[in-house]
Amino acid sequence: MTKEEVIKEYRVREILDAARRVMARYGMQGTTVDRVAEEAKVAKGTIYLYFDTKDELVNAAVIEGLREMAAEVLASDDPSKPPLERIRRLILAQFRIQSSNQDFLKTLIIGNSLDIELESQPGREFMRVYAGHLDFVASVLQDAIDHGAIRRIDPQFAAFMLGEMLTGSLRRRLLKLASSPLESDAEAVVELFLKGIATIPCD
Amino acid sequence: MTKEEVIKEYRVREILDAARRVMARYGMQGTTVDRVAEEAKVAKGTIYLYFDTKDELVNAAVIEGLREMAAEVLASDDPSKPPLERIRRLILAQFRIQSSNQDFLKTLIIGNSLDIELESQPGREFMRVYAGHLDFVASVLQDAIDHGAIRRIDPQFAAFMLGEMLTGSLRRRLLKLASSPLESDAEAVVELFLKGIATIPCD
DNA sequence: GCATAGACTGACTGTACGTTCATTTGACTG
DNA sequence: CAGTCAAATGAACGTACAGTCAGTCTATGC
Repeated sequence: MTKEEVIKEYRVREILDAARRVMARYGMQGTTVDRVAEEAKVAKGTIYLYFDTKDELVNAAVIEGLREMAAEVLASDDPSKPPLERIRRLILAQFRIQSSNQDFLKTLIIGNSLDIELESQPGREFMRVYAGHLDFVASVLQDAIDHGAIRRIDPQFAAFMLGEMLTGSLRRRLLKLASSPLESDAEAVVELFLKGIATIPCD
Repeated sequence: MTKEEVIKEYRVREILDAARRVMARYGMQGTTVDRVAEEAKVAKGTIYLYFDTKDELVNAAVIEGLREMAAEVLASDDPSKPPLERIRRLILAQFRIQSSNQDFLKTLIIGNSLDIELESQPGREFMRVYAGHLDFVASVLQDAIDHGAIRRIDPQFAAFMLGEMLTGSLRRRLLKLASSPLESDAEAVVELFLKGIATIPCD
């Protein structure tokens, strides 16, 4: 690798890291080329020596971030462990990696889906609607617990996870990771969720 | 209610519906006041008679959309059914309601987290990283199936849902719906996921 | 049928921000 | 040390878009 290529790679890395820090701090909406340039301690023009457009820069920053995290998960795997232990470690590793990338992930997960600050009038209203819905689902679960129909589990936690599976099913369709109709996932989610929390999960 | 109030409510509803249609079609980024005005067949200025800022408009449109969906879920509930059946119906109802609001939800779930078109160079690259990761997790699950350690389940589906639970845990913290450290969720997810798919889920 | 209020309009303004490019810097060469 | 050239700079430009407001339209009351 020539000297120029080393410098180029160093600059690119520096700019991408800066972009990710800016995204974490200001959210997707608030990420401007000026801010990235300031954070990377280079002039605005310099960024355009390495990236054609702002979009290209932001996309590269996000994809590179995900790539690094995926690589870290892969590196944590030990195929020689017994299968269940391997899955357990896989989950724990992902948790660890996620939490050390919290700020970055935040912009992908909430920050920009709505560009809402949690501590603001609309943010609180949004959360009131959402929390109300979760409370309702949790109350149905609590009712089932009281009837001994499912095992004792934190109903708020379970309600939230159920919601994640439901929106996840839709997301999976939208990402074209599954082409069967949405309805056919319903039974699969029921099965996964219920067998996970039912008192008598054995057939 | 006076005549003026009726007209006002009608206008507000009309504008909010238009905003949601624009959001669905152009994504959060591409939602401009001009487009909403055109879609609602009113002048730009009219929108500012009912909403102080664009942010207020967008927030109202999103929150109203969520509110309507939450109300629909609530209306579908029948507390007289047995608990497990009630949960089952709850899940199915949410699936139904989600799919009839697909376009709207899309902007909240993916469209704008990254403002990426799925069918584009960066979109494909993004998906390649993500799909690669899912393939890896699925292969671990497949391995466990082959060893008879977990029950037969679509490994791609399970891998995706596991990922949803993991990012869900983070999202739950970020939304301030749980304050305990992220790590303490790890065991709960392991439990929910494994007991859901393990061959021998009974203690 | 005229007057008045206020709902509605859309051309206009200000600005934030992505992108460009003429100029400067500084590392390397002979 | 002078000459060369790519890398870097940041002022300037163009555009898209949120927000404004002077003017028009329409309904209601007299």
